[in-house]
Amino acid sequence: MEYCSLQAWSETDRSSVGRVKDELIVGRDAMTELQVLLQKPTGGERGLAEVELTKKALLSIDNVLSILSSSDRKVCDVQVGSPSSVDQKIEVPAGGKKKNLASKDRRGGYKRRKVAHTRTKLTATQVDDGFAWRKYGQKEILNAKHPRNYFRCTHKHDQGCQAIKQVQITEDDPPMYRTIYMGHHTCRDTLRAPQLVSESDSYIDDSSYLLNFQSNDASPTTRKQGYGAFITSLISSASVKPESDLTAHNLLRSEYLPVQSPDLTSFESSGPSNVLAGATSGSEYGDVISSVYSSCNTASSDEQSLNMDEYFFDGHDFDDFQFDEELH
DNA sequence: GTCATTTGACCAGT
DNA sequence: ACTGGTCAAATGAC
Repeated sequence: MEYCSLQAWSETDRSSVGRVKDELIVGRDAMTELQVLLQKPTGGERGLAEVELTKKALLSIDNVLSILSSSDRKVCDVQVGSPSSVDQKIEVPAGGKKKNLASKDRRGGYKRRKVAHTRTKLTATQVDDGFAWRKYGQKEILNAKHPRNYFRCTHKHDQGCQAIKQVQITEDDPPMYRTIYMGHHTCRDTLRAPQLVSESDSYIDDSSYLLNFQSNDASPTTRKQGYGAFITSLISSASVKPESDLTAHNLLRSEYLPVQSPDLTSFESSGPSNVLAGATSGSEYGDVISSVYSSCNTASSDEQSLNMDEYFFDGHDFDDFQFDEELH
């Protein structure tokens, strides 16, 4: 049974934090440039520069997520040793069959994963999200009518994909399915186009970077609206169905960006509330990156959490988002 | 035979 | 001590 020294993990973590910092510096600089650019009059080569800077910032975010995902994977791959209590255990179940747990059964010999990147959604039906899932457990939950079902990515073993999800019926009439996604798909399925969910699906609860664009017309100008409206503008510039729920991460990936620059001019002049929203959107995103960077920079211990969900939106009173509680 | 699901057990975290 | 997340043998479906 393999054990891993704490010292080794600390070194790994430090290395990851350093790379995360580097990437965030790049992203922050790009967004700072973008912010300056947005304050200039439109025209000329501004449009192309906007796209390039946006791509640059997004690439850095992608890289950060990638680093963090691989860090998660390393930790999760370490299944710490089996306890001595099961070493010689032999059980005789009711059926009479003898169950030898002495050498094969290593149930429970695992390290519970630190949850990062949780996204929750409520749907009327069990949605096919396009990924291959394999059920690995079911649990009766206290004070809940229905059991919770546990799924992992089918490619956990062949590709080391660490994505998991939990599905539970939370209401009976009408039945509502609460699905909590944890971790990112690192399997090849990740490369497929994101599934556009049916319009009949109601996203009541979003978290992390899962966005609901349907309520983007809120009247007061808020930070939330600035960010959401900015993204909506990008969507309308790209050929992506605007009502669809997409992750901001996916949305902002370069493949969804338009070949032509998003028309921020028309976006900014589309209404009083959007003027401010458009004007602040660039710096908004830059602030987020700066926030992550400064958090990394002030990390005082190796246990510093790098939960990007928290960093991205924690403290932002977004009406469109409902964030997950930290899972225990 | 292969792969997915079911289910009881184990144990980490609180 | 209790809850809930994960494991893996048993079982089922194809």
